Amino acid sequence: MPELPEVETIRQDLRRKILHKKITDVQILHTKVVGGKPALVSKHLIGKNFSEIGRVGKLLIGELSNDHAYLLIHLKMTGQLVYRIGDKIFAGGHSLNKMQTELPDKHTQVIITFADDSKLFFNDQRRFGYVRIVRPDELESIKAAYGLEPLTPAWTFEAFQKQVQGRKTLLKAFLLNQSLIAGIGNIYADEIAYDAKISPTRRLNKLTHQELKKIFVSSEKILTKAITFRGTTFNNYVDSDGNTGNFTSHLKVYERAGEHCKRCLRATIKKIRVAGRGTYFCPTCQT
DNA sequence: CCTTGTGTTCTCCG
DNA sequence: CCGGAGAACACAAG
Repeated sequence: MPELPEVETIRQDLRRKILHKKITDVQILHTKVVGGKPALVSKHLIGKNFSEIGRVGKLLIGELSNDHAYLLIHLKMTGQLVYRIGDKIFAGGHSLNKMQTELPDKHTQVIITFADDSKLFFNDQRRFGYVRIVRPDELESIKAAYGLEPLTPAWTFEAFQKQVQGRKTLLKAFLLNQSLIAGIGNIYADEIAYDAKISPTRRLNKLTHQELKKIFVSSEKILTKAITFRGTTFNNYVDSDGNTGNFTSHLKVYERAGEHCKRCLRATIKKIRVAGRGTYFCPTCQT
């Protein structure tokens, strides 16, 4: 499940790898992921290059050179973006890294080829993700629907408080709500609540000022640390090199039901359903 | 049946 | 009767 740290890892890596490289070919193997508009995507990409790669929440935004259009990529649950410079690096009898597979494979949806013959593969096992072209005005309305972006200059406790103000929803639902806070998904919502020592079922209007501050600080801390470790691989997230994330072993509660709490060392981590999602927490530490 | 991210729909309340 | 909030539901595919 690529969330903010995973998408940000991909964004930073891709900036270094494909920025300003001329796109020479686009292959769309399954039209569903491009909303049934393969010709539109190809038309806007071929002959252009990415002049910048941005992100809002979990959404990647490719800015196209000499074109008033953007390429949006959403990975949803099982999407991957893997960049390959070709088979040359594997020449001389070296075998492929075990985490890597030959590409394209049966999950490859789109292949973008650059002038140096390198390729960007958009793979998606479940095909929930998408690739689409939008105009600047469409991009603006899409961006406007997202809430406060963590780790940006706008990310201040005052701005955070404003998002909470007047709300009575559950902490978990708040953290997952992209129109309030951008980029947090099921894994990091649980890790943040655990770090802040607050139950995911608490209502926002019942939180003290101190507790709210803890949630703000923990959000920044967990997301920053997860980016440093290049994200979490639970199901099938890989970075643009095809490597898994290193934050997985640092998870304290997610997918750890039945294990002893790493902090209080007494209780076991429980799994419940909150806001329709599987939710992990320590019933002793988190109140 | 389950999984999560997101978009839609419904209900409630003031 | 309305607007907004929140929750419930729907959908994707394996």
